[in-house]
Amino acid sequence: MRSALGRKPASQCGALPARRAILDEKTLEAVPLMDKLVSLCKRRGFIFQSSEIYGGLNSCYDYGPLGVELKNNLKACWWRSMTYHHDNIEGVDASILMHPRVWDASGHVAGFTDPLVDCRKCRQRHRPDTLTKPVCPNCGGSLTEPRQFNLMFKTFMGPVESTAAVVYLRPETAQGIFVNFLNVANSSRQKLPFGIAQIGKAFRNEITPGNFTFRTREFEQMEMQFFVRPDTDSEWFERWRAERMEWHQSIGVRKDKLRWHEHGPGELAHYAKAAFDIQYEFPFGWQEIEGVHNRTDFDLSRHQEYSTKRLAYFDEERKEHYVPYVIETSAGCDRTLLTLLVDAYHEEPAGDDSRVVLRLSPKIAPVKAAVLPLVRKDGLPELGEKIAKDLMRAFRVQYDDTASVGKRYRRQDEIGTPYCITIDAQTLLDQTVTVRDRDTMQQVRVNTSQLRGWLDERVVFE
RNA sequence: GCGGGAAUAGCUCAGUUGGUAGAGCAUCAGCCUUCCAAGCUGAGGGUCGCGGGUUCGAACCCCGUUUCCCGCUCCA
Repeated sequence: MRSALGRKPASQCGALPARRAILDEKTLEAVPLMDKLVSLCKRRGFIFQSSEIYGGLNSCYDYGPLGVELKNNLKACWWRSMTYHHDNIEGVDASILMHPRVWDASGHVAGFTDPLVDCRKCRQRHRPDTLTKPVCPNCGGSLTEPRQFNLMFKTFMGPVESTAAVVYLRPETAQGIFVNFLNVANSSRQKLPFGIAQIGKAFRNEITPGNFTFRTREFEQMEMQFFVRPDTDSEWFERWRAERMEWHQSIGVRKDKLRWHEHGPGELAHYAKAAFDIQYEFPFGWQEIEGVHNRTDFDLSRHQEYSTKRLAYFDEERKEHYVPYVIETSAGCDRTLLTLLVDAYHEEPAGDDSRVVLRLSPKIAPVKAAVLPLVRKDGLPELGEKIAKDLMRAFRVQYDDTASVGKRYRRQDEIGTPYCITIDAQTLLDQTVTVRDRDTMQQVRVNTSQLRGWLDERVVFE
């Protein structure tokens, strides 16, 4: 993709500056952080624009070799924190295509579809149901016929389009959990309160996508819906708020870049009693990365009404039926990944030069360690390859014996590899290697027999 | 959708009045190198986003289109 540089930094106009000058700290700040990040993502294989060889497709992105590794680690970390660390949370993976009535019940067909009119004169767009006169409230010009804008992607189930049923790509993963509430409750032997977790794609025809992968039309959510007794909803709401904020910090996001945003009365969704967003301070402002919402019994009640199946839960202790309340924690997977990259990106002076380092949490980092023979002789490469091969069975590891060791350190810094293992002459004598820390650049000697355990303690999340 | 800007090698960018495309970095091969982007030699890599037009001739001028960025509008 052609990035971002609509505004060309003054330092890069005219004659090409010397390499030192490009890396001068002042000059580095002249290029916006997001531009540098987009460039790094493409250069190193984190994120590419979709269908780039055909000119690209608006708002769609592909994760490359390092991006998918990072994303898998992120998802695994979330999944474990939900379904392994809580014995009252179960997982599901629901289909993207669902019965069309689901979206009637959820309110998406009614609420996600807006008729809009355009002013022929000033081009402003309005909702006709909010207008008192059939003219443009801005300039008095005439308006076009109302057109339907549906934010749900529509497709056809069945090979012959004219006779096929219209179905939607789900605009949120939550409904796949609600429609399976009874199935999970009955099959898992869980009792209230309990939760259902899911990671999956959702699709929204956003009017204005943008800011790299922040707002896209196809995106992945990490959602957990926690079902509780109605009069305990506020208590669980606060518990989940606290836990979710802690989780973001636990994967390495700086505390002072995170904050809560409470939805005011005008912002609240039709289903929500209370809603708080976790926001991160991106270069383009504070933006939502996760929502913690009290959805009340809205969704289950609506599905009960539309499906005519009884979705009430029988509370054995109280000997009564009720429709549970739902506390939702809904995180954007792509947004959280972007948060990790933005938050991890650092430039700092190093020697006479400067280095770019991604300070990703070791447990999230795409590559856990790099094995680097100090020089290409005396059998060091052979020894290094053997060590790398052993570690590869447990971790994502790279082996590199090209160029100077300093250059190889910088390569690994830029992709966030937390540890670099160097094989040197001493390794031949006493079977120890040096392990260099990405952030401090300090080295310690570790016996090769203990290497796997040493890394295991540091890069594997529980 | 509207308005403004941009698009040339993997990345960052040069490219004079219109005359068949360059640099640095990156990558690869070789030499050198015993701890933080040293150096030397060489190589690969571009229908100048895409389509059309003007012209003897277009990276350059014109039109359309796609994508990205900024600002509106929108975001249950």
